[in-house]
Order: sequence, then C-alpha cells, then structure tokens
Amino acid sequence: MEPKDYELEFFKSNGFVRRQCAGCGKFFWTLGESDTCGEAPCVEYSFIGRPLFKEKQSIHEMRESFLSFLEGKDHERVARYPITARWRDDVFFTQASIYGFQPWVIDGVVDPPANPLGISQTCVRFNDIDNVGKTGSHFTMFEMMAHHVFNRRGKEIYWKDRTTELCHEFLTEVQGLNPKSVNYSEAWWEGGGNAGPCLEVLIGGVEVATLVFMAYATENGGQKPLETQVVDTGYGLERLTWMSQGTPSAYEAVFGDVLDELKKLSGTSVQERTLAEYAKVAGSMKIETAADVRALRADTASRLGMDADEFMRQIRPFESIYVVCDHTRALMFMLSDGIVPSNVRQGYFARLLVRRALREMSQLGMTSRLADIVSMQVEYFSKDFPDLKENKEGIIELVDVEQDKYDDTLVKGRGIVERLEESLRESGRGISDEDLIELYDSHGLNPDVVAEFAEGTVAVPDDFYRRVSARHVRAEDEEEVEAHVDLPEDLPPTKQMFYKDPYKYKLRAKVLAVKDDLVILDKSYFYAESGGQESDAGTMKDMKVVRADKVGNIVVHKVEGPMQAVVGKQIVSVVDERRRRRLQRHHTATHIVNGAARKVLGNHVWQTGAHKSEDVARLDITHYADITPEQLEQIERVANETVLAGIKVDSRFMVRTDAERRYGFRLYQGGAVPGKDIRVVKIDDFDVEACGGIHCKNTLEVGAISIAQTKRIQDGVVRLDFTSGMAAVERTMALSRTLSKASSMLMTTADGIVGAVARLQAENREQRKELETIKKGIVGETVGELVEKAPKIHGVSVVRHVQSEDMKHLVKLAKEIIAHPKTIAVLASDEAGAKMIVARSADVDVNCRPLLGDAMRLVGGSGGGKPDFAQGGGPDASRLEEAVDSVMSSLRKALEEG
RNA sequence: GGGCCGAUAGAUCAGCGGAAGAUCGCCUGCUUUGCAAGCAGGAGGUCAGGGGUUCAAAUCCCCUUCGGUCCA
Repeated sequence: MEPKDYELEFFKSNGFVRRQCAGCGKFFWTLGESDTCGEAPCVEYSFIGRPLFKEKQSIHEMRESFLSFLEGKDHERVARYPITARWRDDVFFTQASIYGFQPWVIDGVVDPPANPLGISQTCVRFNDIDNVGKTGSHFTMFEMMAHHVFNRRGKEIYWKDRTTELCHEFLTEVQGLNPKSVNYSEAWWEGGGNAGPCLEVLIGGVEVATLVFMAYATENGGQKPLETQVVDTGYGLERLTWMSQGTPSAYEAVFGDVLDELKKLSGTSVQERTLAEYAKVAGSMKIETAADVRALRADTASRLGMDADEFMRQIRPFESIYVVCDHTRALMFMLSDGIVPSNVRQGYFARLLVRRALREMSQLGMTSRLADIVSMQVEYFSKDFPDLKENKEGIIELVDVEQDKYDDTLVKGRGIVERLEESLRESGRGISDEDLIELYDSHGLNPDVVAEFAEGTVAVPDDFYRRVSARHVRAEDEEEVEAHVDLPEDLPPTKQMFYKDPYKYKLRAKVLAVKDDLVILDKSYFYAESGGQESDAGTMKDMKVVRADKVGNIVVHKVEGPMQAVVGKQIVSVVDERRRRRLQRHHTATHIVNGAARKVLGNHVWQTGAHKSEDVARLDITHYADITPEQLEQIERVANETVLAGIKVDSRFMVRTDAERRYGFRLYQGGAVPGKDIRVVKIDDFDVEACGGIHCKNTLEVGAISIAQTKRIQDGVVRLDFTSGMAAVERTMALSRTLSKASSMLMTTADGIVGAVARLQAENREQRKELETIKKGIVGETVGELVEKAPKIHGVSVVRHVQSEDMKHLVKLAKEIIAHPKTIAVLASDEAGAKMIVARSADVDVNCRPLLGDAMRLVGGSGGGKPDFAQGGGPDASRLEEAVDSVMSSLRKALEEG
C-alpha cells in the first residue's frame, strides 16, 4: 500500500485534497473541509431525516438509475447471476458481483459477457445474520451494483481515474450529491488470492461503495501483477436507496410496500425519533456480539432519556418486522434460483431463514402463512426480476412445505419439553443449561421456544451459542490421498476422438509415453470416467485396457498383461463396444429422466449427482418430498414418450458465455464445468445441459427407460435408480423370472402372488397365536397338578420341576405357580446350558436370589433377579440336578429357620 | 462434509440388564341414547435389521438402514 497508488489524475485535476482522519488516522481524498474520514464511528450518520440526494428513490428506481447511467457511459447491462454459484465448486453462494466472473474470466480463460459491463448482482451472506433487523443496515440478502472492467494486456479499457470519475459523476450529477460531501478513503483490498488498492466511498457516515483495483495475485507471501487487471466496484444498492430517502433505517427505505403491509398486519407502531436515534447509535458502533447489541440498545435508550424496558418494548416488534422482510426477500431469490430447503449444504440456509422468520412472526403474534409474505415480496420485486413471477408457484410451494416441517418440529418439541419437565420435577430441579443446549442442538428448539413451551422459568446462559458451537469441534478432515502419477512433462493434450465420432471404436495411435502399466497415446477413443459416466474398457494389441483416467487433459490408459506398447510406435486400441453403448444410453437416459422429473415435479428440480454404469444408472435430484407412486409413473411415462419421440440429441462445444446467455444457468446440472468452451448437450427444448459425456445421437437409441426405485437420500434430495436399453430389457426379464419362480412356489399365477402372500401372512399370524395359546393351555393344565402334589415344607408348597424347555416358557410356568398362595417354584431346564428360576408367591418370606446364585455357581454361571423371582443359568448342564438339589436343601433350611 | 439425538402396538411415547406397558385410536357388549361421553371386556408387537458381551439383552457395545436436528 503506497501513497502513489492513490494519487489519481482525477483527484489532482479536480482539486481534491488528501487529508488524514483525526479519528482513525486513515488517509482520504476530498473536496470538503472535514477532518474526519466520513465513516462511522468517526462521524455520526448525517443523512437521517435529511437526505443527501436530490430525490427520494425506491430500490427499483435507484437500481435503474445506476444501470442506465452506466449504459449511457458505454457499459453493457448484464443480467444478474444466480444466488447459488453453480458454476463454482468452492462456494455455496454468490457473495459479491465479481463472483460471476470468477474464476474463468479473471483468469483470462473466458471472455467476459461484456466489457465494460454494469450489473446489479443479488448476493447473500450469512455471517452477520444475527445483526439483521437490529443494526439498521445489515441484510442477509443484498444487491451489489457494479461496473466491471477486465483489462487484458494491450487491451486496457479503463482503470483508476475513469472508475473514480464514473463513481463521482453518478453520485454528484445523477443523484445530486454535493461534491463536498463525499470522501474517498485509501484502503487495501485482499481476497480470493487477489489483492490491490481500493477506494472506499464515504457519504454521510456510511460507506456506500468500494472501488477495488485488482492488480496482484498473492503468492506465497509475495505479490505478482495479474494478467488481467480488474476493476471490481461494489455499490450498495440498499445503502444508496437509504441515503436518498433519509429514513431511520435502511430497512424502512428498501422494503417499501411489503414493510407497510407487515406493519399493518402486525399492528405495530413506534415514534420515528426512537428509530432514528437507534439507527444513529447503531451506525457509530462496531457490532459483533450479543453484548454489543445490548450495549447499543442501552445507549439509545439513555440518549432518548427512555427507560430501557420501555425502549425495548417499542423497538422489538420493529426488529422482528425487519427480520421477516429481510429473510423473506433472501428466501425468495434463493428458492427461485433453485435451492430446495434441506438439512445440508445450501438448503440448510434456506431452512434457517424460514425458521428464523417464523419465530419472529410468532413473536409479533402474526398468524399469516410465511408464504403469504413471500408472495408479497414476489409482487414487489417481480417488475425488475420477471423470473420471480415465473417461479412464484414453485417458491410458494417450497415455503409452505417448509413451514409445515417446522410446525411438525415444534409440535414434537412441545412434547419433548413437557416430558423433560415432568421427569425433572421428581428431582426438583429446572431445565439446565445443558438441557437447553441439547434441546437446541438435537431437536432444533432454541431457548426462547423452550421458554415458551416450559411451565417453569428458563434461564438462558449468555454464552449459549458459543457453547453450542463448542460441541461441534471439528474433527480433522481426512485428506483423500489421490493416487499420484508421475507423468513425463510436456505431453500434449490427448485428442479425444469420441467427440468427433462416438460410434467408432478402433483406432491406430502413436504411443507417447509408457509408465508401469500406464499408456499414453496422442489420440484415443477411450472415455475416462467423468461426469458420473464410468470409464471405457477395451483392448490395446493383446493387452486388456481396464480403465482410462484423465490427468489434466491427458488420457491415461491402465492396461493388464505384458506391456506391448513401445514409445514412438503406433498401436491399435479397440474400445469395448457393448460396454460403451450401454454407458452412452444410460447417459442420454439420465438427461431424459432429469428433464422428465423437472416437467412432472416442477422447476425446483435440479440434478445434484448422477452415476452411469453398464447395468444401472442413478440420478439424484432436488425435491422436497418423497416421490409418490403416481409421480413416478408419470416421470417414467414422460421419459419413455421422449425416447419414442425420436428427438435429435445435439452435442456441441460452445463458448461459455454464449451458452450461458442462450440457455441460462440451468446448464449447470452436473456442477461446475471448467474451461472456455463448454460442451452443450441439447435434447430439443426438453433438456439442455453442460456435459462432457458421450451421448446418443437420437433419443430413440435409448430404447426404453425403466425406473426401478426412488429413495430419499437426504432431506430435499431424491434418488432415481433406472435402466435403459438392453439393461432395461435384462432387468425386466430378470423380474419376470423372479415373478414366475415365486408364483410357482406359491402355486398360483403372477397376478395371484399378492393375494397368496397376504393369505400366507394371515395364516402365519394365526398359527403363531394358536401356538401360544396351546402352550399356555398346557401350562394351565399342569400347574394345578404340580402344586397339588408338591411337598409341603412348613406349609409352603415347593414345586420342583426339571424339563427341557426354553426360558420364556419357564417364566410363564413360574408365574402361574406362584399365583397360588403359599408356593415356591424351583424350575430348571437343560436346554442350551443350564437354566433355573426360583420364585415365590407374595405371602412367603424367602429371598430367592442368593439361593439361586449359590446354586448357579455349581453350573459355572450366575444369576440374579428380584427377591421373589430369581433367574439364572450356567454353561454346565451336567450338574443341573445337583444345583436343583442344593436349592431345595437351602430352601428347606431357610423355611425352617423362618 | 462433520457433530448430536432418535427408531417399542395404528398414532404419541414410557420402560434402559432379570415377567412387553401407558394414553389416544380400533373392535364387542352395557349404560345413556340428541351428541360428546361413561362403564366392562377384547384385538393389536420379528421392541428397525445384523453381529457381539452376558447365565440372561427392548435395555450394554459395534455395524447397517431409516428419521430428526445443529453446524460448515
């Protein structure tokens, strides 16, 4: 960070002066006379109630104003990228406007969609979610407006001066800001392996934009200039809108109609001044923890000369409404862009938003469905984002399902809390901190929900969430060690001939390298496993090719048998045609099933994984519920109709940005795809995907698709297992063989199987019952006799009975015997070792347990039980009689003494 | 991707090493018969599946499957 980085010609020729902030010591450029940088906490918000722009603007007007300004300055307007960053595998969400261009555009691999360009990018960030609604300016979802320039070497477009000039012109001439009211402070930006100087644009105490000049790549501590120098600006749409309106908080400015409606629905009101002071104090503080928020509230209350409780009573409902506004807006965009609420990954964040929003609503005493509010958001935003309107039905469905799931969790939770309190009541203590953590971590009940359900009072520890996260100490990630292959350097990329003709299998090619059992050719028909399609197999001369792998862009053939490939010589290789054709069919079938599922279930369906082998294929898709048998049938029907329609499957390479523009981000079904040119596999308008796999030329080749089963593999994801072509036929044949085998065993026809099995089941159950009754009957008959003929010792009938029976039966027998008054049962069995029961009726005073224990030591075992019902056993059945004798004599002694 | 909790009657759950239970629902009868209900009796269970420990496992340990939940 050098002073000359910021000495712009633009500043000098326009009379800007460099000053140092008296508060934080930062340097800044300004036309004004202020001696502070202009950002809180060095200054307080100065625009609340006194907008600094000439006109009040809604969020829509501000966005349009910015984008059309840029268009007037030779920038092309580019549509926003989806919120879920499917073109990348390193992040879940789009968190800044530049994300859409990382990594391919920044790395210089792909040309930008336009250059220079203007965009308003929808972003989400969850790190400050706890501050949303409280600080007046935090959002989970926001729009980052930007002008971006990608300066390739020799083709520079503009850099610092023009960037700053555009910014300044927009603020002063378009928005009518007094040129003296804006400061540009010097800062350094670093992130994602890149770095560069930046200017923070400060107005009225708020940073409204950041102008980043991405110039370096950071590499092991050092810095080297980037090939592509990137102008990465970021203008906070919400903040600019707020500034134009001068409302007490950004929320009041941004949420327009939706906010008004929510205020009406919840019937809340507050004095404007309370909100205004709250926002001002918030702006002057660094808020990071719950304690900071508490301090913020206390400060504001004292500034207003208000009692802290009274202040909270007024402010709390507003915080709730803001949270609901923020969360529903974020949710709407996330769901529209293809996130399905779930307990893992991106989906979890959608669930989090739903649950938090519902909590706030219930605190407000609102009874409306969350979907109703999301619906209001769609109406408010669909003018500028027409896709929201298109997806509205799906969005509403997802929200409704998710609310129902949370309701279920709460109903269950209420039961859990009630039962917990009941069991705690006996020990006389209340719900402990540990209980609270357990309830939250394992049952999803946060402390205020628990407090609501509990009868007793619930004290929430201050460090609650810290203690929850302490339970999640990360286990060391086990690095998957990839088999590393040392390849000779400077090998050219293997020509992948199957893209030219996927129906040729035999090829003469030059051997470029041989290493152990690996062979590298200059060109190959072998497809290496990727995109879920298994690798080809085949032969190379007399060697077996068991697998092909791709290392970088080189195909490595793994062979078996004595090495016959010689570097520099030609060799003939043949791909196993049968295997290839089956893989190929399964791959095309996968695209068809994906399209069919989307058609039947809705637009929220995205592929999350797939695998195609010779015999089966599977496809994982996002969906919020189990697939019903009817839906499954419908999907299978649509898929097969598509097969039979004989649609051309068009596979071709396209420039990434062209493909994205033409087909949208639906392309990225299989995840991130590398490179400048991507291969697009298009089945009419039924399904279009970026895919490197080998496909049929026409859907007819798939033959047939048979879906074997569906399975929920995690919340929000369903797996379809299916077969196509000969594999489908083979499966059908196998099924029908099984069926005929089963029907002949049951002596019925295939159609009669269900009935026959049902009859068998009923019969089985009946016989089991019958058997039990019969056994019981025997017991009943015998008991009277046994008791009667048993010797009486001091008036007590002692029944001695040794028989080979299972323990369960003995227990029943004993129970029957001691139901008679003045009885003792000594029962034993030698089935599977020695077993014994000593039991007495309630009116006999003998402790059976030690008697039995002593005896069982004789058979090498032990025993236990209750004083009136002891059981035990041991391995040595040959001494069973001896053991019984010993019990009898001990009993006699005990009874005589007693 | 990781942590935690869980799986017992149709439903909700108790039992947590020695006899498989409660409440609701269901069936039969009685009572009252406007309904709700009340009374008596009854049916309903591979204690998720598989291994192990033990004389003995629904109960303790391990694995698998499925569900819930928190975090990234």
